[in-house]
Amino acid sequence: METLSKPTAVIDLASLRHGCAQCSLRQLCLPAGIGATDLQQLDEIVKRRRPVERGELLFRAGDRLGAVYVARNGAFKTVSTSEEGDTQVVGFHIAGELIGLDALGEGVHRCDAVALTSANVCEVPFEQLTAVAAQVPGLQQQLMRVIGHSMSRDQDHLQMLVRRQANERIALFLVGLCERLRNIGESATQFRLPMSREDIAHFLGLALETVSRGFSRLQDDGVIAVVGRKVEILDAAELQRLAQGGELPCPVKRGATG
Amino acid sequence: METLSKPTAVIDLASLRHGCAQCSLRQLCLPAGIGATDLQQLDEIVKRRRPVERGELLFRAGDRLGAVYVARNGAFKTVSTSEEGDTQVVGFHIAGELIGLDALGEGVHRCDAVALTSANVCEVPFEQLTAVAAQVPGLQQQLMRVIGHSMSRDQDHLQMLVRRQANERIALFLVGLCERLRNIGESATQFRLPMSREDIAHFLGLALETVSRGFSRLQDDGVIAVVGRKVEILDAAELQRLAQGGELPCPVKRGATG
DNA sequence: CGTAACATTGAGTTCTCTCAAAGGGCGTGG
DNA sequence: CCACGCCCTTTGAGAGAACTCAATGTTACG
Repeated sequence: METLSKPTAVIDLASLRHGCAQCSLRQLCLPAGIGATDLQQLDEIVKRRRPVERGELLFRAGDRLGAVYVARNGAFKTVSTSEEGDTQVVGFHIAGELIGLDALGEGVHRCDAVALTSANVCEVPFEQLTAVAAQVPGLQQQLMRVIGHSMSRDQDHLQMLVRRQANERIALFLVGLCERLRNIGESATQFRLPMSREDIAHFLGLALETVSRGFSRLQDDGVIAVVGRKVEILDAAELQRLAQGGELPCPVKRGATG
Repeated sequence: METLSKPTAVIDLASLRHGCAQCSLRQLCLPAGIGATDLQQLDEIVKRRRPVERGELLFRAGDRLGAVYVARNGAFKTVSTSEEGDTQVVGFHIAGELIGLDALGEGVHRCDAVALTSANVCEVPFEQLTAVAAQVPGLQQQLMRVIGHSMSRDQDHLQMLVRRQANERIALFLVGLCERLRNIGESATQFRLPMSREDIAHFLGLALETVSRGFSRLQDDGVIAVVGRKVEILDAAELQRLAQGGELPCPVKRGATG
């Protein structure tokens, strides 16, 4: 096929022309519940398809809030480093999720946003976003909802960390990730983790060895299959049960007396 | 003085007539940075001086978001109870602090708001607040800022819980509380805790006994003086140091060889 | 195919939790 | 004003979970 480059160009052109209205993520993103005419106002301020390389930073702690970002694909982490130097992963962000609301308070970012994979983002200048939101009640409402969801996610994160044991946190982490993958239409039973064990550890407030042991334990119990970052969920119901504090009474000897 | 009741009545009347413009908390609250004319619009929707008794709930988890509240005095806690029944104190709220933003996501509260002492609150119907905010850019901005601060506080809370040992969390808790007391012009060196050891434990993700031991240890080390809920800060610098991970190398025998 | 980063596994230690009981503060009622 | 009782708080002892340090195994990428 000599014309291979032609269709590709057409697709690119199409996707460039396509705005929020055609985006597969629109139900999860700012446009949700906004009429066609209003949507155009939003469309005009969104800078689409900025490519980001693995390891690249969207912003760092201390930067002024210029824009918020929506991951179109790929994955990000937001990381906060305390004065004493220990790092806390504040959140992971996959397609359709907003990044940058941490600066809402003082107008200055409190954490770094790092690409875990190569990725593409939409960039939404924040000043313009609030300006448009003031004129479009639907957007105003959706913006509040998105902010609220972000707060809810933080709350869930907190609940996941406090007074839960390591295996419980890890199960919760996996359950949460699966649900989000399902939301964006990706496989929730077989996937590749975009983040390292260390990232997970810093997210869950555990030592990385503890995370590794947790994965191994889940594998030994037949709940998941793990090879490095490749994960397969074998028993979602059991995983769910473990996430809610359920425990295997004792380590069952697999293949022994039964 | 026979006329004792008269001045009291005058004061009450005055404080009833006084709106946000005269409120001692206005710099911490929604009116911050809003002009006099715009302020009146906000003033008109705020229901002032609703008294609340100790133990009373402003709202419970599951309630629709009707209004947000600002504590005028007294103290509140917000508590989230998981399906498994264990409770997490999401936050403590003293004068000038907003309560109720937890419902921003789905429009339904995620936690109970309980008065820890008798208190007074301003009630701000949320629909009307956003409506006014859409017309008053200053208020819009301030609302965002307040929401952002709320998120920042949650972040700080998370940082306080993760990978920090018990004594560090307790020191951080005290440092944070002192700062907030200072903000509202109350003594930050001598005060009465509005919450029980159990509340603190549920806030810090510790067992209540561990909290009690932590207070005792701080007292033994001469950093604070504690009698029940009465606390006096004796060595603020040392408290600050402990909050940042500093440790007394070994338990010094006080009064011994020196 | 080699290398460097990442992940797993093991052993010993420390911190916090749990269970249990005794010691005050505070409000109520006499 | 004092005494009583309840609840909150403090303190002790033992157990368990996760951390740290250390070494080995594996994956992914050039």
